Amino acid sequence: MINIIREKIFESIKAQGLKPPAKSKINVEYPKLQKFGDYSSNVALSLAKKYKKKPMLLARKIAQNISMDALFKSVSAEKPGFVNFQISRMHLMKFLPKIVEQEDKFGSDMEKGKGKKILLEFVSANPTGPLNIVNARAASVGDSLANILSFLGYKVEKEFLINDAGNQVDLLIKSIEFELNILGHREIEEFEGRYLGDYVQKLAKKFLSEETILVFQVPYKERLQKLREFALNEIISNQRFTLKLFNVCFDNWISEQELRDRGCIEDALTYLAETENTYDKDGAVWFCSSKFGDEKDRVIMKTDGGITYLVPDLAYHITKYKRGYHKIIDIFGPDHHGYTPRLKAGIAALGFNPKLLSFILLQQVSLIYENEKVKMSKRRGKIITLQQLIDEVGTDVARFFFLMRKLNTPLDFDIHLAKEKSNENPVYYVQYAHARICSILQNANKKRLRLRSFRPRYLNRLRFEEELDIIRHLYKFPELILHIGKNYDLNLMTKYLTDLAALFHSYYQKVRIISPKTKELSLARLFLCKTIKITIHNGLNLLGVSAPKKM
RNA sequence: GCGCCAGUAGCUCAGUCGGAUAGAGCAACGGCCUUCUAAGCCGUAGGUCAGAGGUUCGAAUCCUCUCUGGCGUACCA
Repeated sequence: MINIIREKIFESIKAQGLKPPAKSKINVEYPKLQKFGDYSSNVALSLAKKYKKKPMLLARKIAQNISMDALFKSVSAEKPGFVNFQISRMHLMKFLPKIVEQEDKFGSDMEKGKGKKILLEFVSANPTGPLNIVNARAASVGDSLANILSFLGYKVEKEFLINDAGNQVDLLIKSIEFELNILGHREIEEFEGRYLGDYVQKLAKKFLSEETILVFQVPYKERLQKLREFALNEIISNQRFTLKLFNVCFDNWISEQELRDRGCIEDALTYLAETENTYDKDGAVWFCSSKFGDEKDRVIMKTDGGITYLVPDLAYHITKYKRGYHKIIDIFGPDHHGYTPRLKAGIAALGFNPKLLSFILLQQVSLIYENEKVKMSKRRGKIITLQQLIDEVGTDVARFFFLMRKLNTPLDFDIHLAKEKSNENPVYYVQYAHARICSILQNANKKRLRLRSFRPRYLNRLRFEEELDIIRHLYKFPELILHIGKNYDLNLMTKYLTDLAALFHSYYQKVRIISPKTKELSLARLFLCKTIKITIHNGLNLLGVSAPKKM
């Protein structure tokens, strides 16, 4: 609708012999107050100066030219110079049957992203322990965004990079070896950076029990290798399992080790050197990322001959580019905020288009435990895991909760509050609306009131303002999805659903849906309920939250 | 020091591209179940949008400065 209105305004300005602005520059928005209509535009205000006309007069002219259109009940000019549009009742009523026709597809627009491939990388946690709360936020955001983009016709691939090579994993393996030695009553020295979580001990125990007695008889190096395979396998499958419980499935799991084995690292280093973007200094090799917008140059090969993380990550991103996506999105946690410029610099230096790559930067999640913020550290073993979160509040609540806030604001997650208040939770509020409708529909069925016998003309019986308000809200759903697909404002979906549920609950309280004496009215209301149900279902579904039929 | 993100009701937060009278939920207070699910509804109260300037028809939103908080600022990943 927004585009239609833009079009109409465009034509209207043209009809006045004025040169209209680009259609995309015509601002159409939802007014805050009902009395200003369903849509509103400020073109007259913003263009008044350019045309040397009074805003109000201009607004009136624009409105006049459009006002005869059957789409609108009214098009009017208001106070300072807004043009306000009210959608006609007829148009709204014609819209409802489309929702039922489209059912699961309502809200989607497969043309939007047709033929375009998007790669979405998220979570990509180190395989050094269970997934934590920040990973959970990333999982929630990434998966829901993927759903919405797919709903818009993009071909989306969800990807998880396993950082199974490098320092942190080495430390983890040594930490398990440490526990192993304790279990075997052997002497072992403490070392810097040892992982302390419970799971380290558990892994050691499990390793012992599964590998039987041979563990200490094989040479150190071989044992470490076996341990490595074992531990990575355990941890990664555990992460996968938990993600599945969280309703998140990845299309691709990429192993960093594999990338290294394939020689991608060397390739990346060679490319960088060939393009003359590296130099030696202080015994290390540097990448002059500052030439590409980074604030300073970065070391890529350390004095000890090892590479820094940028290199494998760059190598990995090269493979992304080579796979030919139209858009590459990385979702990063708060610890990577300073990292993105150098990655982009690397991409640019290698001759790829950095504009294809965009970042979603999540802010921190702090856990509130008994009114105190818990600082998490994976190595010290102080973490709240995703698994625990699922156990305590459930997947639905957790996923919805993470999406209720803007992505770039820090999130305080009070675990007790989320648990205690689960009855008052917005998730339940929305789900309850869905369940209620299911129940009503069932009830109607029992009373032999079949939607089959519904006819569109019955909708004329809907005479309450509440009913129109609901339809207006439903009308916005497809536009909302387009908006989120563009701006990634996932929190707007939770807001939308909460608002829709509120409209319904209030309506339900006021009106009896099924009344045996008025069959046509009842059917019209049932039909309306069904469209609400479909919309809530689709919305929740996109967020990875279930829409229960009973509660 | 520099960079990023934030500061809106007692608490947690919305507020879409700068729009018209600032919005929810929780907590508080007062009502509503013989009727399709009370996990619900209706009402009351609660605000110097951190502060000061600026930009303009119009600012919570944009710019500058100040204050407060978080994070980043590695030859970690």
